[in-house]
Amino acid sequence: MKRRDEEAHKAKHELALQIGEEIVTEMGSKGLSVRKIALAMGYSVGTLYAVFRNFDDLILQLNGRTLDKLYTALSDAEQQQYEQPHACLLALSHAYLQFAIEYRLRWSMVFEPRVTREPEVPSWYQEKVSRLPSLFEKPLQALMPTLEPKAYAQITRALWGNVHGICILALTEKFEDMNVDAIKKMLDLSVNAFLSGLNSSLA
Amino acid sequence: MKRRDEEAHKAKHELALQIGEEIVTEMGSKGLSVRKIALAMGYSVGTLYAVFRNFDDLILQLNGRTLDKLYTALSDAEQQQYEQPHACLLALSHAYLQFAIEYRLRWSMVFEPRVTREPEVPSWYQEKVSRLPSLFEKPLQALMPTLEPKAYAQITRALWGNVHGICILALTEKFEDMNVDAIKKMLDLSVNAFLSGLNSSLA
DNA sequence: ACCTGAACACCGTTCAAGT
DNA sequence: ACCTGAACACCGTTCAAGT
Repeated sequence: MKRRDEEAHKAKHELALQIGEEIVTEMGSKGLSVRKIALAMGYSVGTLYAVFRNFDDLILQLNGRTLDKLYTALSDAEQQQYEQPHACLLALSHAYLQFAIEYRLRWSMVFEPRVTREPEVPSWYQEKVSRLPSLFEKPLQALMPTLEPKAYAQITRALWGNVHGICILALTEKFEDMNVDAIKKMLDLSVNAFLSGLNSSLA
Repeated sequence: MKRRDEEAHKAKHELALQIGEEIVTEMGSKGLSVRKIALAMGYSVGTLYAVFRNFDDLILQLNGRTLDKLYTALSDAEQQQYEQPHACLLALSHAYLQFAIEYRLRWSMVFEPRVTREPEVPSWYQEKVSRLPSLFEKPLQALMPTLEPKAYAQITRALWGNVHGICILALTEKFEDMNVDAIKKMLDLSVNAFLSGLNSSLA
């Protein structure tokens, strides 16, 4: 029952995820397969089931890493503008779009609908998701200090939704004739209007 | 080369799409397969390749029908509120969310990332997509009549992005502890803030 | 303890062969 | 003209058998 070599197991786990990321980056979630990863690692199929419970688990772990990477990218953006709350929120939005473009297929996989056997998302995963909107919360509080505490969570998520929606429609080519510059302008328009609208209706 | 019975061909096409819709509704895009549809129709696999060019074509046609249905739902909502532009935009947003909830898996399939062999979306399909934001355009013009013509397209898409983003984050369970009512409130907050923010920054 | 690889039940796609 | 169904190259998942 017990594992003999914990190090080796971790190394396999890491390698599998790295190869998985490469496959998703090149061919999207549809191109991903347990067999391909096993082959690239030099193991047989069965071995991967000692590393992942099943395919859904593998996808969840890959998505977890993408969420970590996204969180880091957003954190970096936030810290560069932490003194000016409005600029900070714009910087967060830009970083979100930037990440979606740069890691398009990995980012998309995170937001594909889940139709798995387990109805519940594991808590370690939900935690990685919830960290994202919470990054918007601090600058929002600085910008509008007089709101009720529970209002921030709602506004923060609404703002995340705005940013996310524009990114996903842009990346799935639902807008006609759109280059990166036009998307950025739309994003700014949206975030600026949202923030100024909040001020005028809540202040 | 020519088809002998155009009627029969159309009937097969229609039946295949109907069965496809049922499968997607129950099991999502991952549960969809050419073989399942063929079996349910009482034909062999090969026959479906006389009806669809390939699997991507089948998905595109299913998505086309979902987009038509969504367009109809939004049109109905618009016509019930066509006299009050602001209420109309809210009604459109509600209808969008309502549709996303009611036809969750079909709606999701439309916005999954495309990784197909054809790099281009066919024009009949792009047309069905573009009709969606254009529904928001009329009430927006009524609400803010003094803008430059090309500004409406941008604002309309940004608004669509806002609504869409909240819907997709809610449906993929990216918000914690969210019921339909809380989502509706968030949607209203977002749309109201956006519209009032536009007024104050452009008027 | 760890890994293999055959086995099973599925896929999309093609195409010679039947009617 | 239309349809079949075997064939091919893939899937996820399991598990007896080897080391």
